[in-house]
Amino acid sequence: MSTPDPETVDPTLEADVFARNCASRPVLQNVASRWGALALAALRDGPYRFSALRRRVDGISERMLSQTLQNLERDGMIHREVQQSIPPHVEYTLTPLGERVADQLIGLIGILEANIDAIVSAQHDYHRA
Amino acid sequence: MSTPDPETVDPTLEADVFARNCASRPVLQNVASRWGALALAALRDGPYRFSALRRRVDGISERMLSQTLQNLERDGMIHREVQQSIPPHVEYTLTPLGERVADQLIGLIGILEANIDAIVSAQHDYHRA
DNA sequence: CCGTATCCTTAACGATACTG
DNA sequence: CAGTATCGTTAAGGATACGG
Repeated sequence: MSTPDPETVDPTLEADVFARNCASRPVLQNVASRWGALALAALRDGPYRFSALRRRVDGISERMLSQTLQNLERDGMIHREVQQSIPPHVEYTLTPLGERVADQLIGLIGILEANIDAIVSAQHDYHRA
Repeated sequence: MSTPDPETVDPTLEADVFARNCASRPVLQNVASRWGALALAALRDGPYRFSALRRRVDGISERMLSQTLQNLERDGMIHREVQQSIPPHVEYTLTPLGERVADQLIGLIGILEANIDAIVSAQHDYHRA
């Protein structure tokens, strides 16, 4: 999920997510993934520490949060700032690019939440038919 | 991915994607998944037949396209219309809700494509550090 | 043409235990 | 506090072959 194999992407290609080898595809996977989308959306309302973010994104394991944050940092979506102290203090913030991406995700989430009743109805109808 | 286990979601909950058992979570997974996002975005420029959509979403297998379309139809994002004929003719269209969702995804994809060079640079820097 | 069924491989995930 | 390491399980995905 995280590391786009250099052998499988072509940096010389024009950016087109519909193309099999476009570098934007794995990035889309990271930001729109199960945990990536929620982490970015959560970070939209302020810096978060690791534990606080874990509480906010209900259900995520330590392992997945760590991995997700690394992927997003790697893609330039978030910034990780370490305060050297005991106990350690680490803050995660969105980059300007991350903010724009998060805004789209929040828009998407908002549409789904606003229409969840209709969606659940559709799911029911589908199963009956 | 497709069928949110009824035992694990709580329809009485206020819609909050950050909550573990919210019904909106599996829906977000479907629309933002690897193939779901691309299928929705592709369908934004017109109805597609199965084979044409498969060519557009480069690299998707028949199996995954079929599965993805079923999930999206089930969630009320797309409409499937069958023309009874030989050979069979099936058209997939976005529902009004699907259009709104697709627009957000297209916005997201646009941001990523426009910034792909910066992202790839960030990936390089991350690996060096 | 539009899928489904089967098989198999890989990747994602969760739980737990442990470290600086 | 903020993670990493390891292990086992589940889910996603691809290839192929076949059917309506």
